[in-house]
Amino acid sequence: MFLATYHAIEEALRASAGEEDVQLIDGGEHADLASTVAFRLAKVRKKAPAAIAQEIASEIAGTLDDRDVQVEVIGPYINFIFGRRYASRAAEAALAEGYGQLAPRRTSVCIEHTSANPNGPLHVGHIRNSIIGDTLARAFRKAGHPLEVQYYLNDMGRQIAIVSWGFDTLAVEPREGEKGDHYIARVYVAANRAIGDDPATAAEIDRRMALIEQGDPDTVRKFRHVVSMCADGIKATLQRLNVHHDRYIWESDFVRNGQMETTLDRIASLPECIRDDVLSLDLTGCGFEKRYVLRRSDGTSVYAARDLAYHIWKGSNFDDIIDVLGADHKLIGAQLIATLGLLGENAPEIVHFEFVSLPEGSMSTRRGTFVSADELIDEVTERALEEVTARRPELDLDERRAIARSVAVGAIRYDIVRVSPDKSTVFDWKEALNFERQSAPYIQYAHARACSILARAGEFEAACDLATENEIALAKHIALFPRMVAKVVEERRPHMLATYARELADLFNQFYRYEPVLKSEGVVRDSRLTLVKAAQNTLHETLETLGIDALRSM
RNA sequence: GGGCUUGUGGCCUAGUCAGGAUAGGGCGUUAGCCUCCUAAGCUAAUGGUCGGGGGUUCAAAUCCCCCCAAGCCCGCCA
Repeated sequence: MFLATYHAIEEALRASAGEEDVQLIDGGEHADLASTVAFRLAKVRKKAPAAIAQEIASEIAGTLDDRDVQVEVIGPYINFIFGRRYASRAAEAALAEGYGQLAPRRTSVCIEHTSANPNGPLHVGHIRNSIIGDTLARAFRKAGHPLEVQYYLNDMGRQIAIVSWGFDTLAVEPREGEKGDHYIARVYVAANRAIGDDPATAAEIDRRMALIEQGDPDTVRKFRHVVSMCADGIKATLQRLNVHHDRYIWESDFVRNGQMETTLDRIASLPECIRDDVLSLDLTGCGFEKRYVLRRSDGTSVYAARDLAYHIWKGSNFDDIIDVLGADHKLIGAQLIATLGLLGENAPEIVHFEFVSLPEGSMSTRRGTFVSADELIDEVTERALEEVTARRPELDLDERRAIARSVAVGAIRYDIVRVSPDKSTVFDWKEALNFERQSAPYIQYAHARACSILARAGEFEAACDLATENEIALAKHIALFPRMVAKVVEERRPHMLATYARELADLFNQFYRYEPVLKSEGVVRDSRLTLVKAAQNTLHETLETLGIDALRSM
C-alpha cells in the first residue's frame, strides 16, 4: 500500500520536475511525504523555490486523486497527505495472515551469529550478537529470502586445549544441577589460574593443539567431550531466548575434510604469500600493516586458516554471507574479506556490534567477570512473575509462569535490539528489569489489549471506513510495516524494527484511549474492529519478527 | 603511536550512511486520569550550546577539516 503510493508520487514528481532524484523526505507533522525538489530546481529555473513548488503541485495534483493523495504546498515544500480511503484500504490489507511477508526472492542468504567459544556460558555481551543475528534472520525470512542460520563452533582453539587440560588434571567437580556451560567456565577459569606463567604447562597446551590438528583420536575424544558439554548448555540458553540456528558447524571439520589444507595451498600460490618459518600473507596492498599469519612455525594452523576454509565453503553454497561479529573482530574481519578477495571468493558482509560492559568494567570469561545470560533470564523472569502475580492474581501459577517467561525474554530481547549496534553499552540491571514504555512488555500489552477487544466483540461485518485522526494515524503506520521489513534487510539494521514496534504500540494506545470500539455502533463499530484486528495482526507480526512472544493475555 | 566506532536535556536513546520545516521517544521529577474495551496504560509540566572549533550549502545533529573525551583493535589467541 505505502510502497505503491510512494512510487506513484515519485513518478508524478519526476515527470513534472524533470529530475531523477525528486528529494522525497518524511513529511513529519505536515504530511505523509514531502519533496524538497523545488530547492534543487531554483538555480536551474531561476525562480523562487516557493513558486516552483506551486507550479509542480498544481501540475500533478489531479494525477494522484485515485490514490487518495492530497497535494499541498507550504513555502518551498510540496506535501503529500494520504486520505481516509488510503488509510482504510491499508487497514484491510493488514488483516491477511503473515502480513508483511514479502514476495519470495532468489538470493540465498547465510547468516552466522553468536559463534561464541565453547569455554563457558553465553554472557550479556554474547547475547547482543545472538539477538541482533536472530532478529536479522527473522527479517530476512520475512523478506522472502531462502536462509540458513549457522553457529560456527570453535572446537579446536587454544581455549579448548586449556579446558581439556583443566578437565584432565584439576579436580573441578560439577555442582548439583549445574549446566555444562557453567561448569566448563569454572574449569576454564581454574585452568587459567593454575597455568599462570608456567612454561611446562604452556608446552602441554601446545602439545594438545598439535595433537588435535593431527586428529589424534584420544585428543579428539577429549576435546569433543568438553565442547559438547558446553555447547549443549549454550544451545539451551539460546532456546530460552527464542534464538534459532539451523546448523552448528564444527571448526575441526575443515581440518578433517582437507578443505583448510586446500585453502592454504591456494594461499601459498598467491603473490602476497610469504613463506619463511611461518605461512603468512602480506596485506599491505590492502591497507593492513601487520602480516596475516595462517600457519605457525610448529606447523599447526591458526583460527584464521580454518575460518577462510569455512567462508569459502559458505560462499560456494550461498549468494550472500552475513556474519554478526563483535567490534573486536573488525580488523580480522577486514583481513578475512581482503584475503577472500585475493582468492576471488565470495566475501562475507560483516555486521559488527560494539561492546557490552559492566559498570565495573569489561566482561571476561577467563577472569570469570561476567553476567551470564542464564542468570539474566532467571532474574528478569522472577521479576516478571512478581509483576504478573500482582496484576493477575486470579491466574494459576503455570499460566503466570508462562506469561512471565514470555515477558522476560521479550524484555531482554527488546532492551538489546532497540539500541543501534554501533553504540557500546553498559549493562544496567535497573534498565533490564524495567517493563514500562520502550520495552517489550509495553508492546506485548498493546497486543494483548487488542486481542481482548476482539475476543469480546464476537462476529462483526468486514467494513472499514476510517474517519478520526487516531484511526487514520494508526492505519497509516500499519501500512509502513512491509516497507520496514524491506529496510531492515537492506540496511542490516534490526534496531529500526524495535522503533517501529514502539511507535505502532504508541498509536494503538492512543486510539484505544480515545475511540471506543465495543461501545460504538454500526459501521463505526465494524470499522474500528477491523482496525483493531489489523493492528493486532501487525503487532503480532512485528513481535514475531523481533522474536518476542505476542501474548494474547497478560 | 596508528586504525575503527561513539559523543544528542540529570540518566538511556531515535534521527547521521542517501542534508530540508519547531531535534523525536523513554527513565527521573512534578501535577492529573480507573462506577467506561486490561492503569505493563493515558494527559500535562519540567528539562537541549546535538562534545568543542572552523568550513561547504539557500539549508548542517546529518557532509568536509582540526581538536577533545570514551570504547575497541593493532598476538605464531580466538
